Amino acid sequence: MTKILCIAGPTASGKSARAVGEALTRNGEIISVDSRQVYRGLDIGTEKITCEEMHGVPHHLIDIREVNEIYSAGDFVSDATHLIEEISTRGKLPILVGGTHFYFDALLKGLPTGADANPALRAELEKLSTEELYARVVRADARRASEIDPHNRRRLIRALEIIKSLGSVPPRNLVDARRPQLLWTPGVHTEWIVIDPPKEELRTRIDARLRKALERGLIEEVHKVHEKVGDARLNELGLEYRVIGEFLNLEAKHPSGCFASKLLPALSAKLWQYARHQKSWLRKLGER
RNA sequence: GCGUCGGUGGCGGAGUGGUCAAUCGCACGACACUGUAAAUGUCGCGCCUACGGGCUACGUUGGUUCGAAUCCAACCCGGCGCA
Repeated sequence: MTKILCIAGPTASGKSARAVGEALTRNGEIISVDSRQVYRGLDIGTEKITCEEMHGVPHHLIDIREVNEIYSAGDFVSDATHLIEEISTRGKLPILVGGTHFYFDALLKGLPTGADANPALRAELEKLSTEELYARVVRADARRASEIDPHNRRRLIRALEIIKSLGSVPPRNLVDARRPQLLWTPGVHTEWIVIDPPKEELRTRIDARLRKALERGLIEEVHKVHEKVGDARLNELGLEYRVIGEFLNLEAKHPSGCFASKLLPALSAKLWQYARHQKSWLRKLGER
């Protein structure tokens, strides 16, 4: 019987330290569930755990891609699935920790297989108007169209991508008949640790952490990433990378402008939004 | 003190006689999301509401007008220039 431990919680809730603690007492290895820590060079902004903080516990799925490469939920599901199996057969406990709750969902519920990302198709669809994209989804798969927000281009494009390979988007509960949802398989036992601090406490922690990150050279890190990948990709990385990227661009244009005083509040606000988003996922986790 | 520009919602900032509770952005709140998920999208955001509407708002006071955030006057406050 395979056992896994899942640790979920919003940003700055102390997941990483808790995970190391659990790993040390329960003979575990850690699988990071974080869509940004997979990239090399995003260290301070993603609050990546340091070597010392790992206390010798092996950490997987950190620093496995370059920033200009794409890592997706699909990649995560297959990587994590293999790792769980491999760690288990070595007699150790796989511990999944992270804030990318969608990755937990993908692992729990499965994703449609046989519909890999198709960059060429995406680029082509990107040229179409949103109305046209929606019309195409309606034509090809009315059921799926009824679930998607007609304004959400990203979801529409992905739906068309799946339709192109599979003919239609599989209904959610039978997303992948060939690969039963891993965590609902009778042979797999999942234990959850949810860390969900109250609002005031979390806000305080987020701000304290941000100040430290700035002291540790966060702006310099963003600057380096920006030089490497440019504006579009930097925006896509989100949060600190996006906010500081905009700040650096403004500074370059108006060197005299005093944007520095506005930086911390802007960062704090964005991280708080992110944390709220994560908290709402945790609410739903309880309902399952 | 004189001159000048300006004072609009939590903030930034439109509007410059009617259809303005006031474009838009941010913040805030709620929500959706089946391979970019730290992304992407939707809704709400003066007060009250039996959801049809109703009420009080654009520094203050007064005036012009059928009608003013928008025009006029005085005053208060802020920036700048001259003294």
